[in-house]
Amino acid sequence: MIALVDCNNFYASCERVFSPGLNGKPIVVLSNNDGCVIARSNEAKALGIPMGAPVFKYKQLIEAEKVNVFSTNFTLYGDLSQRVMNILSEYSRDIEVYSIDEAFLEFENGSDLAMLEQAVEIRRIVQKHIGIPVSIGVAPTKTLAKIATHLAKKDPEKQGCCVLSDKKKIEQVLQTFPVGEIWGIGRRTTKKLAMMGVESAADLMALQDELILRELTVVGLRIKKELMGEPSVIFESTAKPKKAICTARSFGEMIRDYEYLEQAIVSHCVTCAVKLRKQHSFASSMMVFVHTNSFRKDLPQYKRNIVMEFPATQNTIALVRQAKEALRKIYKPGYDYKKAGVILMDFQQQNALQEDLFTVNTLDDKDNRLVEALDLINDKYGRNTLRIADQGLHDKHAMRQNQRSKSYTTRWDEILEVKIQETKSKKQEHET
DNA sequence: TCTGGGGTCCTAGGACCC
DNA sequence: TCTGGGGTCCTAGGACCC
Repeated sequence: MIALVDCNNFYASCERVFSPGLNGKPIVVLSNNDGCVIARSNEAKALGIPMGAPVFKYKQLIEAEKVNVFSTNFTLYGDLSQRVMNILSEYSRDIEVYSIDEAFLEFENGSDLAMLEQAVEIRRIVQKHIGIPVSIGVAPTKTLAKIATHLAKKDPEKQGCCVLSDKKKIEQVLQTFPVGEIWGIGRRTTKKLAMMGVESAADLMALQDELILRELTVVGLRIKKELMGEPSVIFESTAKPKKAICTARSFGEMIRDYEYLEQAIVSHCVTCAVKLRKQHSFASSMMVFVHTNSFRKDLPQYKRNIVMEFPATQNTIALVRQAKEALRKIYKPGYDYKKAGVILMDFQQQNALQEDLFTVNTLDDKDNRLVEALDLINDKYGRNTLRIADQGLHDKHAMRQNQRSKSYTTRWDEILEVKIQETKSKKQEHET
């Protein structure tokens, strides 16, 4: 059996861990640049704030209802996520961390009651030790576990846990389960299926295999099998190295200057290179892209990307050289740029590296040692402690993040700041 | 005025090989 | 007018996920 553990309203819940006064109050967490709503507490959902809503469109509602607003704090969420995953791995011999707030666990097959008790226990421990509420669904396949979790969350009687193992019970649930809520069926496919008269999961299962194959490809067929209790989406406990690594950001303010645009591109490239080395890969191509703000119909638009190819490397210096050349080729003066990014592609793993027959390695050992030292220093003292000069020092391309909470668990300087504040307010309390 | 970021998988069609 | 059969590899674009 497979259990899916899903953290409820994860980012909002993370913010609550360190501000318990916010329990029961509406919270939203914003995307980078404080642009869109990307997480909502139940109270915020109840107010009708949709997922992905541009925040300026809901400003009035947010103020009127005193919604607590946070900028993203991925350092905090990432750290809490790891703590949750650590606990989960104690309850299963195999765990697949599926996303920052979800994990699949291999579960001993037992009676429904035994499995439910196990789920309830996990939920209790995560709540107690980390302070994050989770929902847990247990079923024979991943897709069914997703549905079980869905039920666990929606049905208040279930108290956050739901076991879906009995064939009859599964059938009954699928009769009314909307096809668009199934894992892997998105907006487009839902629309397509609706035109074919398919509305529930059961409707989908009733379709002939050949028809599904033709209309929804093998992806659709896999979903049907999963719904029938036949595992078709494999369980992957070890994370595979990524096939592409991307770093891209919108700017807090639009950028016109080549210099600042270049600093942004170089910074993104440096970030990509760090991620690349973390997974022991070498990249042999890179896409660099820039574009203007497509929402501003009143301004002239420009959008371009370029792909560079080079002998496989993981060295920041070599990659930055490519990124700068790429930008030189696509930059056009006179536009207000809103977003820029770098994508590394075509990876080889360290142990299977192909040498290039015709290019002499232009990087000497010195450059490699330099990058090694760079990693060591930044690992120890925090990212960007030591940077490439081309990244610049001004962070002109920085994001807007006006309401970010402290990184309570990872940044010693911010932890200290919180402690000082606490002591101060206690002292004041004492004096009054 | 203000609109996120980072990934994966699949298919069709073109280009090429013998 | 007629013009084979059987493959592989690559890429762009679509759809999806969190």
